[in-house]
Amino acid sequence: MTRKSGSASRSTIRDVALRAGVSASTVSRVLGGAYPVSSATRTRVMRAVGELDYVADARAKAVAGVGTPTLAFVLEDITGPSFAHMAHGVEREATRLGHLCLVCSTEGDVQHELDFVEMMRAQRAAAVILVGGGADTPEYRERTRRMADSLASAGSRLVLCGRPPLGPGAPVTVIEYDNEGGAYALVAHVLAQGHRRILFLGGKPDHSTALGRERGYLAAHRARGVDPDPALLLHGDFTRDSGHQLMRRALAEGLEFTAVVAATDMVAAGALTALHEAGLDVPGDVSLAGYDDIPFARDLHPALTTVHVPYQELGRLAVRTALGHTADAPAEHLLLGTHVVVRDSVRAVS
Amino acid sequence: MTRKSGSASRSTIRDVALRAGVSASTVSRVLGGAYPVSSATRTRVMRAVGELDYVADARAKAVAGVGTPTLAFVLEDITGPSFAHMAHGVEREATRLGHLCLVCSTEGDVQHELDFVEMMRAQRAAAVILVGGGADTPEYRERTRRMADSLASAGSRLVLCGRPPLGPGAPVTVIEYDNEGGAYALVAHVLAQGHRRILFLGGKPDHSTALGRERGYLAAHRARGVDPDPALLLHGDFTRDSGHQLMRRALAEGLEFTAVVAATDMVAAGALTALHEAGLDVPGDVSLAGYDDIPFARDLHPALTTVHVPYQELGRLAVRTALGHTADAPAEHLLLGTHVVVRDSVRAVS
DNA sequence: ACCGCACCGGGAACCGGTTTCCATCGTTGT
DNA sequence: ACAACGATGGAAACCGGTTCCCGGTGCGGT
Repeated sequence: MTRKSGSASRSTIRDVALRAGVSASTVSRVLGGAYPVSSATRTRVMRAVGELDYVADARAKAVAGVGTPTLAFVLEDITGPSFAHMAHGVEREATRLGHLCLVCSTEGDVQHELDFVEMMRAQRAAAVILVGGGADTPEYRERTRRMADSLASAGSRLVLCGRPPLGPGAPVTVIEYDNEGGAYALVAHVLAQGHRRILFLGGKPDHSTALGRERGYLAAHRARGVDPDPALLLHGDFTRDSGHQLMRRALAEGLEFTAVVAATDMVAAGALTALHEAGLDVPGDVSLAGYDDIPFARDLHPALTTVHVPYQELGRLAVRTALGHTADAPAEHLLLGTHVVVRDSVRAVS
Repeated sequence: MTRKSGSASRSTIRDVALRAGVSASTVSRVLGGAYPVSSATRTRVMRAVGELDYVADARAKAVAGVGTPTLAFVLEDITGPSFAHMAHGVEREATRLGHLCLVCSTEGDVQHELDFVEMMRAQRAAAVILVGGGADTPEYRERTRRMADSLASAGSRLVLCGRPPLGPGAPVTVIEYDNEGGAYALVAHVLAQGHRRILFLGGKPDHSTALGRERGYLAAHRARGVDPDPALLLHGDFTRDSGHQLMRRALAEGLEFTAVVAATDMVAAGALTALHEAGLDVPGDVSLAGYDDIPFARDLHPALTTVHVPYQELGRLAVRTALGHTADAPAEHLLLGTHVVVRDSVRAVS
C-alpha cells in the first residue's frame, strides 16, 4: 500500500521527474501523449505519478497555452425554473464541448454583473453568456456594448440570451425567444374562446421580456379588433408572490374580467391560488393562462394553458453559437420560436 | 475617443510597461497596490492600462500564487428545485467569500463525476461540493474516499451535501439534512389525523435520501404501534413523472389507502394530478403530503402539506464550513433539522 | 568500418504574471 | 560638504507547466 497522502503539499512536475529519475520535459511528454518515449521510461514516470498522486496544475497549463477552456454563465437567480433549464442546457453543451462552466448570480445587481464580467475577462473565458431580460435603456446599451467590446478585445465573446439586443455592429451574439409572438398566439387563443376582458399580469414596466409579452397581448387584441382596457394591464415582477398579490388586489378592487393571462407560469401559479382563495373556480368562473411551460404547469389544477419556450435548447444553442462550433447557426442574432400548449385552464366564455 | 478594440489579441503586462515607459515590475506594483510608486509613474501606467484596456491574466496570477480561489459544485441536475436552491446558497456564499464558482451536472453518471472531480483537483479548487443522495454501497464509499484523499493531498476539501457519509477518518466534511426525522414527523402528523393505510411513494430503493425518508415513515408507524403494509411502499424516482405513474398504477391496482406521502414535492405534484385525473378529491377522498417545501407547494390545489428543508442555508453552510471561514461550525459532520409545514392537503379521516 | 538516420531525452526559453534583491537618486543631518 | 537614508524602479528569479532545439545513443545500409 502506497502512502499517497503523505503531506498536504501538492507535488510538482519536478518532484515527479526527480522520483522517476528523468527530466521535467520527459514527464511532460509522457503525460502529454504525442511524443516518442521509450516504454521503460514511460513506466517509471507513470509509477512516480501514481505514487505521488500527481495531477498537472491546470492553471499553469492554461498559461502555457494548453488549458481547458472556460465559459461563464451569468443570471439573476438560478432558482427560477426557466433560468434553471437554460443553465442546464448551457452546462450540458459546455461540458460536451470540453469546457468548464463558471456560474454567477447577480441578484439583479448591475455592479455585481459588471464586476463578474471583468473577472471573466481576466479568466480569459471563451464566452460569457448573459441571460434574462432587463430594462432596455440607453444606459443599458452603452454599458453592455462596452462589455462586449472589452470582452472581444480580450478574445472572448459576449452572448445575450433573452436580453435586449444592442445596436448593429456590436461584437455580440444575441439569442432570443419570441416573446411577442408567443404572447400574441396565446392571447389570440384566449380571445378566440370569446373572452373580451382579459387581465394581464405583467412584469416590471421596463423589463424587456415583460414588455415583449405585453406587446403581444396588445397586438392580439388589435388584430381581433378589440380595444383592450388599459386598466387591465397590471405590473409586478416575475415571482409567484407578485402574481398572488396582483390577483388579490385586482379581485379586491372589483376589476371586471373573464380571463387572466400571466406573464409567467410562476405568476400564474400565484394568481391561481389567489383565485382559489377567493372561492373562484378556474376555468369555470375565470380562465387563466401562463407563459414558459415550466414542468409544474401540468400539475396545477386545472392544468395550465401556457406557451412553451425551449429554454434548454436555448442554452445549448447559446454555447454552440458562441463557441462557433456550429455551421447551422452562423447568424449573430437568432430568434427561437415558441408554441402555445393548450391544457385545461382556459374555457370558452359561456 | 480611444481605439480600444484595435486588435483581437489581449495585451500583456509587458505591452503596458512598454507603452508607459516603465518596467513590468512597476506595472505590477501599480496594479497590485501596496508598494510605493510615485504619482507621476502611477498616472502614466494607469493611462496605458486604460488605453490598452488591460486586465491581468487571472490564470497567470494564480500560478504566481495570488489568484482568485475557486470552488466547485457538483450535482445531478440543476433543474430540480431543491438542487437549484442549494446551488443558489452555494453560489451566494462563494461569491460573498470572494470565490469563483464552477458547476457541473453529472446526469447521474458516476464516471462523469469522477472525471470532474479529477479536473477540479487539477484546477486546485479550494473545495469540491458533491450534492444529492446516492446509493450507499461499499463501492461508493471506496470511490468517494479515494476522491477525498486525493483532493486532500492536493490541498482542497471534499464536502458531501446530503450524501451518505464515509467512515470515520476520511478527510471530508459532511452536511446532511435530517431525512428520517423529517419523514418521521410528517408521517406522525398524518397518522395523528387518523390515517392507518398510508401509501408511500418513494425513490430508488437504494438511494440514501429516499431510504432515510422511508425509514422515517416506518419508524413513525412503529412508534404509533401500527404495522405498515409492505404493499404500500412503492419505489420510483424523484421526478414528477414518477409520482404520476406510480399513483396511476396504485389506483389501477385497487390499492387501499386513505393518505399518500410522497418522498418529494415533485413526486407529490405528479401524484396529485393522477389523483385528480381519477376524479378523486384531495383531501376529501385522500390526503396527500410531500417533502422539500419547494415554492410551488403552496400553489398546488390543495396547498401541499410538506416538510421544509433549508436548502439554501445548507448550501451556504457547505461553503462556509468547507472554507473554514466559520467558528460556529467546526464539526466535520452537521445534521440540519427540518420541520413540517402543515397546509391543506391532509385532513382527518372521517 | 563509416556514415546517416531514427529514436529518445535533457537543457533552456517561454507563457504572463509577482516578488526579492539591488542600484540609483535626491534629501537631509551634522 | 559628505555620509547616511528613504523613496523609486529595474533586473532577475520564481510559480508550474510546455515545447523548441539540440546532442547522444543504437541501429541499419553500403
